[in-house]
Amino acid sequence: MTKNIYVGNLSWECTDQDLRTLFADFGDVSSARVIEDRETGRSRGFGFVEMEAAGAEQAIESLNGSDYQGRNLKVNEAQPRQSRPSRPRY
DNA sequence: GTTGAGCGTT
Repeated sequence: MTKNIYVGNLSWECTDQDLRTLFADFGDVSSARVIEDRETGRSRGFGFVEMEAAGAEQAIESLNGSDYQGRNLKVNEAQPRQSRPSRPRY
């Protein structure tokens, strides 16, 4: 069983590998990705991590509100992306 | 700087 985790307020220098390493300390990480603007190629300052549920809960409790790379992390269970319009194409 | 993106297919 895995849980999808939202990680916000990241440093723009933060990478998917940084996230993976951070969360891997609490359990087995299935996937980790830092979201960046696909049109500009610059960071959006947040990311997602998918990992086992037990580790995810511990990671959320431990990492939420903690300091990382000079920023105060926001960690929560992620919302389904279908709930929000993401790609308007004109 | 706050809830993705992939897409002749999950």
